[in-house]
Amino acid sequence: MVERIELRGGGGEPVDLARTLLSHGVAELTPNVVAEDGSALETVLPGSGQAWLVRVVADGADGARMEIRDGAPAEELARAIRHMLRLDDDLRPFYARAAADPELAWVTQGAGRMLRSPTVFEDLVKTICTTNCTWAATKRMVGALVDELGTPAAGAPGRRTFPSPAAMAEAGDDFYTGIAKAGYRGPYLRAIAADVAERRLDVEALADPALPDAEVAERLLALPGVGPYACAHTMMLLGRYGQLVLDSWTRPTYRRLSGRSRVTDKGIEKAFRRYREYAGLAFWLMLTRDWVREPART
DNA sequence: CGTCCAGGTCTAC
DNA sequence: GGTAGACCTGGACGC
Repeated sequence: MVERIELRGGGGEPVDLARTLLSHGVAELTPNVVAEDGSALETVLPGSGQAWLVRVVADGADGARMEIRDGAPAEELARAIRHMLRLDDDLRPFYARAAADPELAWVTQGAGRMLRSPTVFEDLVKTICTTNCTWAATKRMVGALVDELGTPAAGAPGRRTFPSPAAMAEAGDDFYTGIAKAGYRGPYLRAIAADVAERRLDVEALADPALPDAEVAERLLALPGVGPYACAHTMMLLGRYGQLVLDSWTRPTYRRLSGRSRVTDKGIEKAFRRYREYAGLAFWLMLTRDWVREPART
């Protein structure tokens, strides 16, 4: 079964599928599988009480087609894919500012949509799994969460969803220590999962646009395992771009690109202050411009 | 072998 | 409020 997805932003602005699928590292963690050139995404999503393998493939300049198994809840899955691609966001205010910046004018062709997970919970857990470890360790931890605790997709052996909070809450030390090898993060992850499963904690509420950024940041920082880096990263995936993600990759990468030998965090923040609520997005895009090959200019 | 550190965070000063 | 030291893990290094 095939469903067409119109690639237009909330304000009718263009959407670059490859730039979206390759927008950040967490986007390519399981259950997502992203084609190397960003032309396709495969993932496993819950729908009507089951799990489904979903494939999204570029189809023309401003569209994509969603391929799903016959009998799958097409409307529900398409809604989830649009949410992941952040098609409801209106990036025109950001593009208006970027257009005036020679360094960033290129983004107005459809960059700037950070692929998000179906749930805030998933983005939060994945972000915690990126802290203080190598990328190989992040992939191992998230891979174990999906392979061991996710819901199997109908008719797609070996493919599973990202686990529910309840499934993560019920997993024992043997899983977190022995299989995921999450180390000291294990108790953090299980505590957050248990609080969400028991409804003591509502992380999905952080997506509510009515909440001020400061309030969201405060709630995130209160979670175990979430410090300044994880907070800024999660907020970027929440579409709150005011903070810069400053870590051991972004700092040296910015230093290299800017050509300045010594740059402080405050200095970087100052350089992007004119982007105000989009400062973090502008910073991230500048650092990741070469993640996608640019189309030949005519 | 030990030491360092990777897209940090927590606790205790 | 700012800073040191510990922390799971595993791969890259130096000795």
